[in-house]
Formats: sequence, C-alpha cells, structure tokens
Amino acid sequence: MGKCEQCIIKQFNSLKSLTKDELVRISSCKTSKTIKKGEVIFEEGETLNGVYCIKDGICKLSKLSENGKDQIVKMVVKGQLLGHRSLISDESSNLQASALNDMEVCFIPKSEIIADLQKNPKFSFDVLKDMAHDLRESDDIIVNMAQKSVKQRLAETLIYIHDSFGVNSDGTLSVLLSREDYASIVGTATESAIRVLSQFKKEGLISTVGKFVKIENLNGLKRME
Amino acid sequence: MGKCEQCIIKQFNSLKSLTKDELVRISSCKTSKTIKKGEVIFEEGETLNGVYCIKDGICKLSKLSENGKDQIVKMVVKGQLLGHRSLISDESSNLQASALNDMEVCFIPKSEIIADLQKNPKFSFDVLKDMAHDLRESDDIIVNMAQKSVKQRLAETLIYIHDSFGVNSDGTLSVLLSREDYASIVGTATESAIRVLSQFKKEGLISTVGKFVKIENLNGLKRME
DNA sequence: ATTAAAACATGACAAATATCATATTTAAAA
DNA sequence: TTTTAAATATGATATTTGTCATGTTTTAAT
Repeated sequence: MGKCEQCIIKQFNSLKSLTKDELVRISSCKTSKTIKKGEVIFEEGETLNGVYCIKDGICKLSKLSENGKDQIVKMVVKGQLLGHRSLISDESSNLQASALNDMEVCFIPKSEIIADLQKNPKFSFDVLKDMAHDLRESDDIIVNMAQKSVKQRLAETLIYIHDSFGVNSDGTLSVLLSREDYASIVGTATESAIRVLSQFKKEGLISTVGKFVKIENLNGLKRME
Repeated sequence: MGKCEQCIIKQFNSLKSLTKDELVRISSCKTSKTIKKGEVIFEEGETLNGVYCIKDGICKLSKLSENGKDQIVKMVVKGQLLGHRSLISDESSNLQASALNDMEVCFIPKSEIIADLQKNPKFSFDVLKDMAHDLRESDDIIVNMAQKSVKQRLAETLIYIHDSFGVNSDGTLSVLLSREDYASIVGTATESAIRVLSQFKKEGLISTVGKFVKIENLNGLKRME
C-alpha cells in the first residue's frame, strides 16, 4: 500500500501541513478503498469515524429535501478531503456522499485526524482556511439560488464544472452528469433542466458528444449571468 | 473600558477558549464602538483588519446579486463574532454587514486574532467547530432555496428568527425587520413577501403589533414545511 | 401642523417554472 | 438478439412568482 509521506495527492489538501512523523503515523493506520460509480460512501445521518482523502474520482454531496427531492450541495474531487466537517462538529453527517465515477480513496480514522487538529496549529489553520473558502462558496450559491433564473444557474453550473474540474481531450466536460444530476444541482425539475440544456444546444452554446457535454460558447453562457 | 477577561459575552463564542493572558493582551488593544441602526459595519469587498465581538444588537450579512438585489445570507447576533472568516481566508470580505438595530461591539485587531489562532490549538479548534456548524446551516439554506416555495421559506424564516433570536415580553419577535428585509432573506420580490405575510395574517398564523410580528400558530407555520 | 418620503398593500398581468402525459432514444438485462 | 427498464425529450397546462401600476398608511423632515 502507498505511503502518505510520498503521496502527491496530499499537496492539494490540508494534509500537506502535517509533519513527516504525523504522516508516517497516519500512513500506518489508513486503509485504501475502491468505490464504484453510483456507490454511496456515507449516508445522511450516518456517524463517520474518519475522513476520506480522495486519490481519484469525484463524488457528490447531497441532501434529501422534505419534498423528497435530492439537492446536490457540493462536488468533491480528487485531491480533496471528505467528511472532515462532520468529524469536527462531532455530529452525524448532514449530507450523503455518493460516487459520480469510480473512485480511489484513503480512509483515515477519526482519532488520528482529531489528534493532529488539536496538536498541529499549522494543520488546523489550514483546515480553517479551507472551510472559510467553502463558506464563501456557499454564500455565492445561496445568492444564486435566491436571485437567479434556472437558465442562469444552469449556465453557471456548466461554467463551474468546466473551470473547476476541467475537460477531456475532445473538449467535453470531464464530469459526466445525468440530466437529473444537473437538475439536482440547479434545484429544478428534471424536465426543466432537460429543456434548458436542449435550448442551449439549439442556440449553439453547448454540444453533446455521446452523453458528454461540450461548451461551445463560453462567453455566451457567461453573458447569461 | 471593560476588560475581556471579565466580559461575560465571550462565553457565547470561541474567545472563551483563550487563556487569561491572551485575553488580557487582547483587552489592551481592543476598541469599543457603538453602531447605529442601519449603519454599515463593513462593505462587500472591504479589507477587514480585525474581528468584531458583538456585545449587543444584531446585524445582517448580505451580498449584492448581479441583478442589483440584496440577498441576506446570515444574521449575526449578540455574543457572536463577525469578520473572522475573511480574516482567516485572508481575502477581502465577500459580504456587507449592516446593523439591524443599535449595536455595541468590540473591535479586535487582526494581528492579535491571527496570532492566537496559530498558537492556541484549543481556540482554533473552537473556531473550526463554529465554522463547521455554519457550513451545515448553509447547506440547509441552499436546500431550502432550491426546493421550497416562497411561502415555505418565509414560514421557516419566521420560525428561525423565533427560535434563534427570541421574543419580546409581548411575544413579538425580538428582531424587527422590514418587508424588504424579509424578501431579501427569502430571496423573493418585496411585493411577494408582503403578500405572503398578509396571507399568514389572514389565516391567523401570525399577527402584528405595530411593526412587530407575532407568531400565533407555530405548528401551523411548521406544517407548511 | 404640513409636507415629503418611505414603507406597506393590493390588483392586473406577464413570465418562469412545475407537473402530468406521452413519445423516443439509449442502456441494461434476460 | 430480444425484452425491459431507464434516461431523454417535448407538448399541454396549471401554478407560482415577478413586474408594473396605483393607492394607502406610516414615518420623517421642514
């Protein structure tokens, strides 16, 4: 099994602030897992006993609304940590995590992470910075949800995925989502998401290659904002 | 001027995790301020050089959407800290803070807070917990904005204010908001907020005493969710 | 007290979005 | 392959919400 000290993935998250000794200790008690597309990593309400460091793949964090619809709140990708929030607040998870494609993750037990958070101020300050950034992102999402139209939100979602998660060699968005997923991100009915995407296609703003979406006119989408 | 060591307000926020020495040091460089209702504490985009500890009063955190409408993202009340997020992420504020009633605050310079965050793990872990909780709250707001009707959101807002900020001796909500404020929280047009509140009144769910709102049927409002 | 300006209220209508029905296409399973 | 199920697509219609207009009430200023 790989060693945390040598793992390059940690460069992208707060684990980079741990000392070599701390990494060796964590490495000795972590476990690697493979998660298949569609599989649930943890359920809403589940008590987590560790965090996941994502070595490869992407997952969605969603919450079931009272009307029975799923709302995707965030997407977490290769290089990022998963589950640390619930660990810190010492509560059961308020979100469900499920894989959007095949994933490889390392699981680090709760006790190790918490110990380091309480002993290594550099590490905890790093996590703090990360969460401050997440809160900023949440503010933006709230404003968009509250003030913008479905069309605008969907356009921004496409741009966000493009900018944050990148594209394949043919220019299509590397993250493959169903229309239902798009609807769950934007907060609309699946039919509405389908209609808007069809419209974007007609207007030449996007095209599709198989199930993949390709942005053809980024500025056109941006101008919609 | 009051001394932080003896101030009871800090019991309600992360400052309680500071040592006596740290509190004495902070006390010596803090400044007290009075802020009048409606006054802006800091603007969107402003670089903060410290945090505010709210001794009395309540303020709103809002963000201007591209369509020119203000969205209230959060309300911060007596006992809580203000501005620490931007300080931590070392970016200019993404939100505007303005007083909803007369306030008394203590201003603590950035350098002091950052130093303590980096030296006192108990303090930083406490702030971390606080932010994890805020993120949870943000998730809920996102889901509500995305999935619920204006009527449901307004009902929940009233319940939230009731539960979080309490009531006056006559049972009216202690926080006094204009219809425009309610609209900015819910993310709707002012006219819509007015209409829904009128409807709630007709249905006996709420009543008004002057400009204050009183919840008459909490379960009725809750059942709307 | 009078005037001006906000805040609140309500009607009429338009626009956005949800819902229901029903095809069609695509993917999965037998 | 054939069958079945799931995902995508689109029309028709109902509901929700926004916008504009206008009136009333409340608050602030002269």
